[in-house]
Amino acid sequence: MSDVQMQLRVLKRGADELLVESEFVERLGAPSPLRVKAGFDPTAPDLHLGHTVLINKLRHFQEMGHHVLFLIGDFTGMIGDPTGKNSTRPPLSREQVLQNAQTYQEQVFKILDPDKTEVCFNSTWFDDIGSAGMIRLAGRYTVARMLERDDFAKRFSGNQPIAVHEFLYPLCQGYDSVALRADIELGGTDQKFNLLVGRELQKHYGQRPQCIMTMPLLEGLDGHNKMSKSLGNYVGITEPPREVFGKLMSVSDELMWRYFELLSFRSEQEIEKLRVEIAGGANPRDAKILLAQELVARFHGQRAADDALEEFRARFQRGVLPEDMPEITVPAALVSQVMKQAQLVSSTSEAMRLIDAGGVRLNGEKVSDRSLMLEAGSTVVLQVGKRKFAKISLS
RNA sequence: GGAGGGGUUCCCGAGCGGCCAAAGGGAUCAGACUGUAAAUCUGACGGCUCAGCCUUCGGAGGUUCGAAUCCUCCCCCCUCCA
Repeated sequence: MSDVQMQLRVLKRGADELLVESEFVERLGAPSPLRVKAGFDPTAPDLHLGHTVLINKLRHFQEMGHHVLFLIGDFTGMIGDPTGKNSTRPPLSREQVLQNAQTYQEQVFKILDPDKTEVCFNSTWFDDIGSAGMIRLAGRYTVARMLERDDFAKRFSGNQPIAVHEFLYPLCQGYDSVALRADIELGGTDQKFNLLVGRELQKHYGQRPQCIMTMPLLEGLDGHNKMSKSLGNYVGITEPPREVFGKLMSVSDELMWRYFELLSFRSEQEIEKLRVEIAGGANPRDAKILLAQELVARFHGQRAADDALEEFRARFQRGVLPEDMPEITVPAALVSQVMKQAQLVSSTSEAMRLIDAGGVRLNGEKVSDRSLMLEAGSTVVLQVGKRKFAKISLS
């Protein structure tokens, strides 16, 4: 296999779409490294595994020797990507943007090679463009073409409002490609339209149009909706190792393969081998452990990964209580109130319901009496459900 | 500018004077079964000093023994016409 073919194969793994492949192959064959662009919001730099699908892909590019342009959309962030929600974002201050950018880098460089990454801000060119410049930019594209965008089309035909400024977002994002002279831009599948606008604008500005690669949106832990913080079905990359491990172990077998494909750095051959083993009767749980370990190690190091596995085995396979449960001291009171004090539940009503449902254990014994009083002076271990524990000293 | 429709508990959505802490579904949580998987089944799902009490149905007033349900004003969203 030629070098270009090999690169292509690795780079295309997991990708939803690559346009235009022939152009891309041509560029791969050129001696200079590709300028690989990816844009990010300047808000909430709290990354979860869903975001890392794209970042992993950027890493693949780096491994092939290409140059990554990590673009922070501090200017476009003021517009807000049209998502159908009509809330206009409050503009971020300069300090906030820089702060967020900093946090981004800390997280992203667990995956990317800082030496092959160039961090850019699109305010660099947009701050000086002026109203006239913006209008000129707007003149490069037509309303009809804008309306090709899926969600614009839907809203337009469904008589839903589209604010004029929403048209500016794709234009600005496209212009970023011009400013950066991107060879290829990566984005989620929902970004396809915006990425294509970049191609058009580059042509207008006499550049060779960028190729585009879209990455699928990662399903969240529920296996249906896309992973997002607001849906609560995410795994944050800064979460504690055991938490990450536990969440990944609770994923369905089907979803596990999806995660292998999009999140693991194991080769396609290795993954295929696992599939064959499981088809032959091996326990899918063990493959899941490999995945969970790999990801914990990526964000927290190998030691944390080993520790998380050991903890998992002890707790769920041998029924041992966790070692590092939160320890707190609260005044002696009814169990339900102690549970609330210890933040094991959000209300005493909930505590009582859980007691009735048999989901509460005191020193390993099921609690069945709502009005059980915990006496001062003792130390007890309270467990709520399978995962929540606390060691409590009564004062 | 004119006409009309609508805002209900996390989400969708019923209710249209008392039987409403408010149907049904989804999500979630707990229990059973398991591989902390899925599927399935069971239960819970506003708060509290918990067999009782308190606060909720866009906001503020009002009518009534009693209001999510009726009236007035206000705020917000949507549709159609211009």
